[in-house]
Amino acid sequence: MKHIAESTVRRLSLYLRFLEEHRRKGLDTISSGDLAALGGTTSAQVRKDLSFFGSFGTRGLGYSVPALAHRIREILGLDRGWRVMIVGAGKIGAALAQYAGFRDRGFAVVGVYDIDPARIGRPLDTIVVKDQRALDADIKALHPDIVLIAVPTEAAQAIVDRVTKAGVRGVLNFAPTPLHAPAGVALRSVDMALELEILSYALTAR
Amino acid sequence: MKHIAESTVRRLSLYLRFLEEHRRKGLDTISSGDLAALGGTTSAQVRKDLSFFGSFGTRGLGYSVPALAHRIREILGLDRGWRVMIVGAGKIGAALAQYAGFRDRGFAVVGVYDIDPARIGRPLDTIVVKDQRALDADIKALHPDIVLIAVPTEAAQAIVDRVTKAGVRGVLNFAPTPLHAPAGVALRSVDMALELEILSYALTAR
DNA sequence: CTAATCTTGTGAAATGATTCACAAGCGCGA
DNA sequence: TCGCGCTTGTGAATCATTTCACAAGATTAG
Repeated sequence: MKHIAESTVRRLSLYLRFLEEHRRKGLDTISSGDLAALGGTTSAQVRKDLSFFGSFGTRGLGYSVPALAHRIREILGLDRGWRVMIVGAGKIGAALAQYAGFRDRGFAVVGVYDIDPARIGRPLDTIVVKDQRALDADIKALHPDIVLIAVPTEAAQAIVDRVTKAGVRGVLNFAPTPLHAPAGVALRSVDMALELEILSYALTAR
Repeated sequence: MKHIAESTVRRLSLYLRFLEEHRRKGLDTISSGDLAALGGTTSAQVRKDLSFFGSFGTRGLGYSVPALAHRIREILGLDRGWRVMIVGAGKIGAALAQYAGFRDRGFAVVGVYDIDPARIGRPLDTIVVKDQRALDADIKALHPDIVLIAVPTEAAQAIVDRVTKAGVRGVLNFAPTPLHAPAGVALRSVDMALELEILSYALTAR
């Protein structure tokens, strides 16, 4: 398949949420214009995004809400469960482990790890923090699809190296630094301080 | 000034971190190629990014680390302190309130608010959670520059409406839904579930 | 059945971002 | 002072994304 822009994937994710919300309201069809209004984009953008994957709409009518939702779930790979491990059980790691938004969307937390003895054994929601020394063996045993990195900046790259060596192919980094992963590994970063700095620019610029 | 792409601002933020790290190592100059290698981009990209704001380098030599860092801080508006309020003291709000990464980069948390009586009065790091009913008055009194939204999805838009009406011009949303703000307000979202879904796509696609 | 009305799907055009490629400036050593 | 080597700054070219514009398919009302 042709390469799809990240911006398109991001929007598909949003469309899916709008479709679920729409369905909850009992509505059965939706037009590209409706989706565009919800997502702050244009109807042409919505149709173009969808057109990369086929044509699911009915001219004159719009899209079937359940059918389109199902198809987007398929495209994004959300029609299967994903297994997630969290490394680092500090403030952010603990918050992530207990964040219902992940579970709700099909991401199951199968392990939380830390090196600090004070944190090991602590229960977080339904899961207990384990010793980070068990990480490699647990990756082999539980084969998580994605690892969330919530350790201090200095330790982050080492964790990426370690988990990718153990076979993990997806990494989501919360440490405020760019990390590097071998080819074939999908790595993304959520950098909250960076987002604040972009806001700072927006409030300053002119 | 001409409009600057968000991708450029994001990279400037990264360059600044690399410069600070470089300075800690005692190095006094750095070339666009060095910065590019650290940030996973190209030297031409670095020079183009900087060129939007003037020319700070010395041909044949590179950039003065302290001078460039100072200039980028100026560009991003980090040469002044920013006052931040957090609305929502659940798992995520509490983690944000205690996140040292903000403080370190010049963002001071001046208030944390919640509606749940069980949370009000709870100390988080150096600050105590206050009753959300005090929010409007406190905005008037403490004039925060930026509000972080860490409330449940359903409540998020109402908070945006409320704080922008009270005069706040910067909002960083952590609820997993797009929010809308009046013109003149800078609003960004950090959507962790969305990032996981983009990873899901990357691990699925083809 | 026909006409009027919607809305999709998609090439083509426009806009935006990145990469290329190179002239020109500067430091350093001889 | 001169020449060499290095690195910047920047138009031009390329590549990517968004927007435009419209033919064509589908529904509904009469």
